[in-house]
Formats: sequence, C-alpha cells, structure tokens
Amino acid sequence: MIPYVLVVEDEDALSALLQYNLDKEGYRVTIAGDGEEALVMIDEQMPDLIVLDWMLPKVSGVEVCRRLRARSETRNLPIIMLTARGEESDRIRGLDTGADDYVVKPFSMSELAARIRAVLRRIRPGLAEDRLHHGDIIVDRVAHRVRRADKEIHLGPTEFRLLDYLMQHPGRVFSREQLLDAVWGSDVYVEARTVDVHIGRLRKALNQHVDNDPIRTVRSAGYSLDASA
Amino acid sequence: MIPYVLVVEDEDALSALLQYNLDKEGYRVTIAGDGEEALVMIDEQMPDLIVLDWMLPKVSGVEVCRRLRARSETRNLPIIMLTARGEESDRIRGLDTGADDYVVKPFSMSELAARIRAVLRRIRPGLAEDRLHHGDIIVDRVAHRVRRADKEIHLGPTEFRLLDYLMQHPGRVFSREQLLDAVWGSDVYVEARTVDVHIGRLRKALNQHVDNDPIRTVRSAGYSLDASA
DNA sequence: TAAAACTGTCACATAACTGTCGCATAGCGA
DNA sequence: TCGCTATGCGACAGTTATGTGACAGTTTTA
Repeated sequence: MIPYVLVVEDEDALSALLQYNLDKEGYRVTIAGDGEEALVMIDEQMPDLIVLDWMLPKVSGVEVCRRLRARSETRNLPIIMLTARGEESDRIRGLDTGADDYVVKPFSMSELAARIRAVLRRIRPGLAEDRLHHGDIIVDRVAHRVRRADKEIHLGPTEFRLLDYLMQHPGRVFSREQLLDAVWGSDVYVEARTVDVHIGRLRKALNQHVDNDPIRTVRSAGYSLDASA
Repeated sequence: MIPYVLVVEDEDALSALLQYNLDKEGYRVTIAGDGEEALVMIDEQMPDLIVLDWMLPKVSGVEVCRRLRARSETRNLPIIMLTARGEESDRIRGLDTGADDYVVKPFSMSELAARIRAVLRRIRPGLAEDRLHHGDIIVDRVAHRVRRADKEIHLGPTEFRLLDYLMQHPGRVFSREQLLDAVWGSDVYVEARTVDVHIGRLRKALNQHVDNDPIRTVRSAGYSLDASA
C-alpha cells in the first residue's frame, strides 16, 4: 500500500515542491497550511507520516507535535520536523517533543526522502512488510493473495485494497469518507454508500467458509476490522 | 561482476580490518555502524551479501535480519552473522531468524572468506544456478531448454526470458511494467499490452501437453507464476 | 536468398469488476 | 412501540481489463 504523507508547511513554494517530489517518490501527499488545519486533517485522514515545519501560523509545529503525542491514536504517528538553521539549539527540544527525526533547511529532496524511508521503516515496519496477519486472515501483498482459515479467498482489486488498508490499522474505525480517500484515492468522486457495497462484498468473500465476521459496523461512524480475534 | 558486501559492525577496529581484508579478497565493501544505518544502506545500495554483527546499537543484528526476511526484496539476501563466543546458545536463534551462516568471533579472515564464498554460491538461486525447477517445469539456463512434465517445450527467446524471470520469484506478482523492465530491458519502448501477448504464447507452449496453467493473472496488477503446484 | 521463426500491435470478443439504485431490515431515541 | 435514520444487499447496466487470432515487418536459419 502506498504510504500517505501529510506535509504541514505554510510557505506555498516549498510545500508545492515537496508535494511534487514526494509524489514522484511514490507517496500519496496532502498539504496543510497551518497547525490547526493539520490537526483536523490528521484526524480525518490518518496519514502514515507527517512532515512538519517547525514554525507555523496559529499552532506551531512543536505544539502540533506535542498534542499528537498526547493522544493515543497518534502517539506512534511518525513525524519529521523541518527546522531552519539557527533554530538548531531547538532541535533537541524538537526531539524531546516527540519528533522522530528532523531535517535542517535548506535540504535536498533525496535527503528528506531518505529520512522518510528510514523513519517509516523504523516506526511502522508494517508498511513495508509484505504480509499482514490478523486473526485467521493473511494478506500477502506480493503474491496478491488473501487467505482465511487456510482457504484461498478471491477478491477484486478494490476489495483487496480495502482489506489491505483495514489490516494496517486493526481496530480503528474509518468513516466512509476516510476509506474513499485511502482506498479509492482523494481525487475520484464516488458515492459514500459505495463503500457499504464493497464492504458487503468483502464480507461475503471473507466469510464464505467461516462463520464470524471480522468487519465491524459502527453505526453512524463507519467500519473497522475487529480488533479482537 | 564483483560481489558487493555490506559489513554491519560497530567496533571500528574490527570493521576496518574486515574492510581491508575483504577488499583484498576481491569484494567491494561498505561499512554500516549500526542497524538503522544498515537498513537504509541496504535499501539504497542493494548489496549482494551482508556480514552482520549480532550485537549492534539501536537495532540489533537479529532484528535487522528479521526485518530483511520480512520484505520480499531482501528475502534472499545472503546474511552471515558474527557472534561472540558465549552467545553460542543464541546461534540457533540466529539461523532461525534467517541468517544463512554464522561465524564465531574470534575468526580468521580465510574462514570468513570461505563462508562468504560458500554462501554466495549456495544462496543466490537465480544468479548462480543453471537450472530452475518449479512444479513440473524445468528451465535449463545453460542449455536454454525448457521441459514440462518430461516433454520438451520449445520457446522463443522472449518467452524463454519471461519464463526464466518468473521462475526466479515464484508466486510474486509482477506488473506489466516490471516485466518489460526485467525481460525486455528498461530502455526499449514497448506497449504494456505486448506482455499479455507473450504471456499468452508462453501459456500456450507450456500447456500444450498438460491441463493446468502455471501462470496466474492478477487483474489490474499483473502476472505471477503460481506458487502452489 | 528464400523460407521459417519471431516480434510488436491491433481489433474484437469475453470476462471481471464497478458504482448506483431501491427496497428490506436493523438500530436507536423519544 | 413508533418513526426516523443508517446499513445490508440483490440486481443491473456501464466500464475496464484480459485473451487471442491475424498481420505486417524483422531477424534468423538453412
């Protein structure tokens, strides 16, 4: 699955550059222009990693960082800080606040990309690994196969991506909109109810040999992969 | 082709010695000082073999090993562990984790070099082997012959290379683009659909005497050699 | 040098998958 | 319990991806 990076940066020139290059590196990228916006987007879209400018309007980078660390859902969200030279003494405070790494401006794209790779690997090995297990479900991303209780399960491409995404965050509830963003892509327009249909198809496929349904419907909130099991 | 060896070792004296001696043995050598650095370098430089100290700062040797084995790109990367005497009981765990061989410190350079040669010869399946087997298919890369179920199969050059490539990674799904890169070469421009046609021809040739198709189509993803069978 | 073998593309047939509707149910607050 | 809202899901028509025979241009073989 494609890692999803949120860039929080108020200088448009830089954020556009970052978007362009990270996209080319194979990441899905969104931009937030200030800390407040960032906090909202993080909640809604659950990125895999955040590139966070130290200085930001409204809510500073440090503050964003601190708040994310204070909440359990975002405690392990990888964060890379961007700091300007001269704020160097602050770096340490940055890491204290809970950033996973920092890059000093001006930086090269390849340097940032390398840090991102390293941090993703270190913090969230699940992203890079090519097999996801949960209960009796196995998703093999390289072979593009799904098994449940040792039976081969055939899924269409969309159902496959949907399951893959849910398996990355077991137990977490996703709204239909979040799932559309993550699985269909933020650019296409599709009815939210379509998610229901695909969830239904996924359920049917997964439960054909087994009695218990691993997908939990959370009324008026969305769906999640059942954390138990 | 000079084999490229990455040495992961935190004691500078030892790593320098290794670099010197392995270089003299005819290997290209790079050093990583801890596990984290190693993981980055492996990704970026794709060495042919890794000499990995058991005890490392940040990310231990075992952990590095485990993570490499969890990702398909590095699953077959040969690894030789360096363990200190007294960690001997751990040795077994080392091999379980996926190391291909281990050497107990203190060791002689010639011993290490011999292990490296042996492992390179033994492990590199596609590169060194002159025959690939999978199910009832045999590809003889030296004689340039293919047999299935004991019948000689005639393939054109492109079909041969295509099958050869698929047989190096059974089960793994390759996109049309990946196959074009690997089989046709990254510089030529050929329609992606051309892959379909060659897959079709390959299928026809392979299945002429046998009923079951060893090539799996994964809709919207690509093709793979069926890992079962 | 002619015949045979091989390639890459196309066009068309078919199979697989998608998104939406609409109606049936289930859940929930009053 | 009633009424409203949210979800489940079969059906369907439109779309997209794949399989494959034909063909013309090239390369290899005899």
